[in-house]
Amino acid sequence: MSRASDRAYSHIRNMILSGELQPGLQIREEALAELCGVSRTPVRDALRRLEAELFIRRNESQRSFVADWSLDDLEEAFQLRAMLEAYAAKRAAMRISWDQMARLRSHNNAIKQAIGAGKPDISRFLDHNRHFHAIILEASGSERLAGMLAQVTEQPVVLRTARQYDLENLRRSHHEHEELVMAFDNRDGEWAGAVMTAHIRRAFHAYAEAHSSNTKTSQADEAA
Amino acid sequence: MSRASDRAYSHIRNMILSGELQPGLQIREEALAELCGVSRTPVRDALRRLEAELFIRRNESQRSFVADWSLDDLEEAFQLRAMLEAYAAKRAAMRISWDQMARLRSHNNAIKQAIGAGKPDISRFLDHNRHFHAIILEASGSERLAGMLAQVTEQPVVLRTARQYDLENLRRSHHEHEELVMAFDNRDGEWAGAVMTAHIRRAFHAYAEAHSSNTKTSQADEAA
DNA sequence: CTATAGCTTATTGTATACAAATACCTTTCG
DNA sequence: CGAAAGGTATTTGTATACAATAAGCTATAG
Repeated sequence: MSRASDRAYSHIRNMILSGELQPGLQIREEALAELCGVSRTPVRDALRRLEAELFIRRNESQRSFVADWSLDDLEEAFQLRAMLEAYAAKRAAMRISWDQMARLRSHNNAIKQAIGAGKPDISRFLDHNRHFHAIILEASGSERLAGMLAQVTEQPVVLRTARQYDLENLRRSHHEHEELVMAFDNRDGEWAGAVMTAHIRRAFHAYAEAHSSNTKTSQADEAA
Repeated sequence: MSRASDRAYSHIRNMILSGELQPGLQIREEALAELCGVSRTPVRDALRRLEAELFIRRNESQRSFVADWSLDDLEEAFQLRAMLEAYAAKRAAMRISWDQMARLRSHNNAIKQAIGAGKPDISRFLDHNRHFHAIILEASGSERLAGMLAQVTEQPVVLRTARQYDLENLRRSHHEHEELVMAFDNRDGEWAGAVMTAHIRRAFHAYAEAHSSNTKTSQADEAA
């Protein structure tokens, strides 16, 4: 992470995630280059990656804009994520190692602690949650699958989702993780896949509900 | 397609598809730049794209190599493709327009002609087949899905698959396409999805069988 | 007042020179 | 003879200047 293009990548990504660069905003390579303290060359590199990850969109004349997702887009992303992650769980059930199982349990324990002691520690929850899912992906042993999932999980909105969870939803997450571990213990891919599908679908509806009052969709001034 | 980076992209892609650049071969930016008649800058751009599409892999020290797929990799790609394309078909069944239906029928008619008159015209088959699937993808109305599918369908081996088909398999393809059209006519997403899954799985097994005896790979000179 | 043609400015694309990193080869020491 | 250290060559990364393209503005004609 020391190459200039990597620094530019993280920097821009963080600015998008933090809302510093708002959805729909046009971004110019030179401006970003100054913000990141590098030249345009590594910035262009970073933009290409962020474009592939759908953080950024380009119009027909190659101008770049911060991506802007509608609720429909979001549901679609969750749907794809559910499908892919269920498939990963199914594969993982047949391949997961003892070591990976141990790490899975350990992260889910940490999750339990994060939501158990008084006020839930969301950052900690998110962190261990991310690891939990990463291990399943690792156990599925498919690089392609990993790459695709990154496309639908690393979206700004998706990353913000868990912050919307109430305590009840956090507990459910924990329990679903426990059930996943059970399914893996039994090497039952169908079970694991089904639990995972439910897990992701619930996450989407938790998000949608938290936003039912706040339905406002942002403006897309960009030409298709 | 007139920008230098686009030309470099097509050129390199074609060289990989044709076998001119063999799997596992290390490729150097400057050499490619000379081959394409452009500077390294657009070549680097093209390499990034080809890397995202898994045509090219990079080792830990950023050297690039032509990707090399095992049979397991290939089956995994087909599995993912079956899942994603079935999902696309399911969505398409609910959204496809009259115009898109007409184009679907027209392409499938062309396919019929390509395999009907004496010696099958494989290039023509491939061309209309590609359009047929593209229309379904278009009708599914999901850009994300389209991007993901490109990752698993545009692989060198996948693109070569149809060349392995015997006449029997080409006919089956045509009939499966007919059944897809029927499913769309009835707006039956489950039906469409199931037919599509079978369609892709059969394609994989046709490929695998053709290679059980004859492991030699043929070259496809198909343009982007 | 509107629309359009032409000019001006803003933005991205490309080439090239140089810097940094890494692989490879050679030499030397155990 | 083998291994490790050093230096050299190869390859990729970055900065910068310039070219090409697209957007925006202004003036002019209808």
